[in-house]
Amino acid sequence: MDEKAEFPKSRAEVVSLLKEYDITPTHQRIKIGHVIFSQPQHMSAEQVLAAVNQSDEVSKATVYNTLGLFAKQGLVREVIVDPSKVFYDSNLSKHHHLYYSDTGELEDIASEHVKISKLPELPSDIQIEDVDVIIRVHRN
Amino acid sequence: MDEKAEFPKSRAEVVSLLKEYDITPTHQRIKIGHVIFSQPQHMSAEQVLAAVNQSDEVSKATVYNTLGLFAKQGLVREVIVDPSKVFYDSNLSKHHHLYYSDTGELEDIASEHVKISKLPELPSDIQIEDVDVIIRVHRN
DNA sequence: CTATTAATTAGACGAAGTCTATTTACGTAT
DNA sequence: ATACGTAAATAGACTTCGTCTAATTAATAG
Repeated sequence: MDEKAEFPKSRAEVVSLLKEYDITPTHQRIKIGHVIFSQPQHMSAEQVLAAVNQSDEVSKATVYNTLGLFAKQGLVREVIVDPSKVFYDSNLSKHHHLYYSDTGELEDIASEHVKISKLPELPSDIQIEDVDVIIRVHRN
Repeated sequence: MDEKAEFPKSRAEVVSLLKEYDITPTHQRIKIGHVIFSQPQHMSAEQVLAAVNQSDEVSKATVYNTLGLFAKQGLVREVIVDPSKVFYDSNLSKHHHLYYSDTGELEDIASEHVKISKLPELPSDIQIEDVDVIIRVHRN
């Protein structure tokens, strides 16, 4: 989680990234990985589907399954800020988000710019998955 | 926004709460207000629709319009934590959220239990609407 | 090669929310 | 009160995002 991953350009780099996260590298997964890991970015499943299908075809179900799997394995992060769709964030480093509610834009905020100095105590049978900080803004 | 509102039980109390927030108190809005302000709680639009329609009928469109209006006027807060639906939070005091990703439960965290000691500097033409802190957890 | 399991697929389906065109209620002036 | 103009509510079609199912294809182990 605190590992600084490279942004792989080549097919081989994507393959080894998948393997690192215990994901069997199939043709479709490599393709999807190649799209989202080409740079740190936020994409919705629909955007991934559209991007991937510019060349050959990957089914809708596979795109959704694959992004869900990537998220489960910690390879991407689901960002829930827009009520109408989930964003998948390929930036693996710890960070927070700035959301422009007027335009739907989503930006990263490096974690050193936000400091949470106090969190509530939780019962011991509860595991924290994530602490999301979302700064919702709009332009004047 | 920092006003500690009562949780109105009577129709008259709901009416004056609506007026305070510049909302024309119609029959349907009062009904919806009565449901969500009976106690501090999180409800989805569908839940509000179901609750309201146990007695007489309010249309789906009106429930969605009304909750949207309430949110716009600052009378309720939209909580976006579950990718499948928006929650409307009738707790008007400043607070954060604890979300159980396994069950979908949503709990309030009083703002004194979370301290954000640093926020990024933002361009002057940008207005902060809200800083949401969501602690995503699951049980063992 | 064969069996077993994992992954992919098309397309039907579902849920949440939006939109449109019409009707109803409401406020104000007469 | 009545008439007029605007705001609100309505039914139901529609859209979008996402899930599910049942069948096919690919991968892997023996």
